[in-house]
Amino acid sequence: MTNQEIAKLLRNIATAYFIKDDKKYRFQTLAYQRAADAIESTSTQVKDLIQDDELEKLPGIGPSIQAHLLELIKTGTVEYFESILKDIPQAVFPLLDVPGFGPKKAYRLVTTFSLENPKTVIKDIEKIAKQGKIAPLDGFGEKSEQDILRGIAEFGKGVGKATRMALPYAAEIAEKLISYLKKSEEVIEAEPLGSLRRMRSTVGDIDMAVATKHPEKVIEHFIAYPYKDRIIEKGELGASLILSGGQQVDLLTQPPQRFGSLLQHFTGSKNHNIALRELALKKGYSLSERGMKKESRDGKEILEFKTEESFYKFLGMDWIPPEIREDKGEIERALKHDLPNLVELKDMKGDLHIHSAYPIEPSHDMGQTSMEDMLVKAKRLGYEYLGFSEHNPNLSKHSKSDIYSIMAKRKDKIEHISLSKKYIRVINLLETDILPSGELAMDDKALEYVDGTIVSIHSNFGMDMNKMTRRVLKGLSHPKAKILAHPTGRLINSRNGYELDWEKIFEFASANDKAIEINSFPERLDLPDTLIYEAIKYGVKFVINTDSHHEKHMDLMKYGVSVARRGWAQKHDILNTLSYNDFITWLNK
DNA sequence: GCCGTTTTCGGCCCGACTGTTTTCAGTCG
Repeated sequence: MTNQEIAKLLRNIATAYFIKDDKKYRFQTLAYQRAADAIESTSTQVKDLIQDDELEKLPGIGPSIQAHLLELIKTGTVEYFESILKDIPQAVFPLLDVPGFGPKKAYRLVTTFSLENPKTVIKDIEKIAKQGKIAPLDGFGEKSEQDILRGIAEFGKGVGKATRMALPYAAEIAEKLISYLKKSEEVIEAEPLGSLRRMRSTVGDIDMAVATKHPEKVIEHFIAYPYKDRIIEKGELGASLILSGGQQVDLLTQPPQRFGSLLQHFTGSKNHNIALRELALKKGYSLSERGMKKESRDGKEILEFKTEESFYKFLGMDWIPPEIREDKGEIERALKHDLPNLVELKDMKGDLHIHSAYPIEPSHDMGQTSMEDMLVKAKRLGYEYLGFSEHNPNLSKHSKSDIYSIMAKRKDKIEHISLSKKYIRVINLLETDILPSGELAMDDKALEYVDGTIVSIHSNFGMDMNKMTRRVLKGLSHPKAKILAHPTGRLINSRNGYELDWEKIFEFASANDKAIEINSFPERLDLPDTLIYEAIKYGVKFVINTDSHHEKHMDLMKYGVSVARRGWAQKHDILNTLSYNDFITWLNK
């Protein structure tokens, strides 16, 4: 059973408690949700955690849930869970993914209409609503029946909570929206919030914070946004839209003197905020997006925070970068004034994964921009060096001697260009396939024409974990293989990637001076942040690359940096923050 | 059900918004 599946089961238990009696079981509900969060966000499998006696150390897993999980891994089921779930029809759970449905509404409708099939329940509800059978029920009405139909329609189109978009697309949408918002004179400040501000790899809703003295005018301006599909809600302090592309955008406002609290509150993460509120409560303060309330005899006074810095300072801590606000120890470190100094975009001195348009007759897709133009762009980005790493020549279409000659010509070209472009250093790399056998697609003689090679998997993704791990380790053990590119092989929203034994990969990389890539491409963002966080414990070094196939892709570096920051990476963890000479020294190790 | 430099018992995060309601329940973030 995967962690994902276990987390889902725990969430179902929370839902079941909530349906049974949300007041009586309020804290059980909360506890099971927290346990689900904990399981979901750990990169080690529960089975392994049990083996190493580490399960109980996860925050939110206590003696009771630990015993249940033990039983689950051992026998495949948990008697206690079964007894709780037996009163809740299975058809309730798929509905929870539909916008507007929570546990209560789902349970009410499923039981009222005796729906039993989880596979058809959404369609069944849609049919019932269309027949007008929901509006007459107590607590429902015409409006809520229409809402249900719309929620189901949107779910079908992948709108709302069902899908999350890759970070760079969300950032683009937010940028446009911010420049629109700033056209209003009433907007004093506008910033993205939520997972977008924390730079998570995927973003659900796009949340926006605005500081203003006249929220009603800002909200009017916001809901007049020309690229909207419709308005979901509109209140005194905020509003929500669905854009024509299906993305949801939420606007939240506060007066400027409270902007710090607003930013902090809606940047989250939820767990970070819960931990902060518990901390504040001990000091006698209650937190909200408006500020802090102190309980006193004279009633309640609100403390206001114009900036996030002053907010965190008031609680006795340093300002925490949004990327690491996940309650993974950042609060304790901030209290001790001991936060890591995260890597920044300006630290980057080069990009090593560049596919130019050089006609190498590659095994995979070719770049679209000439080497010369890529170098001009690199200069503009302030880089000291650029590494060309086209895909290796296609094996099936060329003889060995063809390949040697292609590689020799390319080497001449790079040397020539290197001499003529004095403003930047050029590194001759290659992206070489690791074949299913673990052999590299290029033989030793072909690799003599490059200074080093990036290696990566582009075929046979379905291998089991042990075979795939052996394959990668064998490929990486070639002396010229220095960087493992897009290590999980995932493509966000389309492919899950293959499984690797990360402990073995990290140990090997750390011991043998091999770097792991953090790929900045929107659908990749790979290695993912949670694995970076683990890898750093092994002393693994990284390179942050863009995998550019066009000059414009080179701007994506900031997203790779944000992934690294979310994994708590500092400048010294990232090899392409090194000067050219130091980087070459590492490359030749 | 979890958790503890104020506690091994007694707490546990907070508010906005909507719809169907005459004071609240449900959903969301």
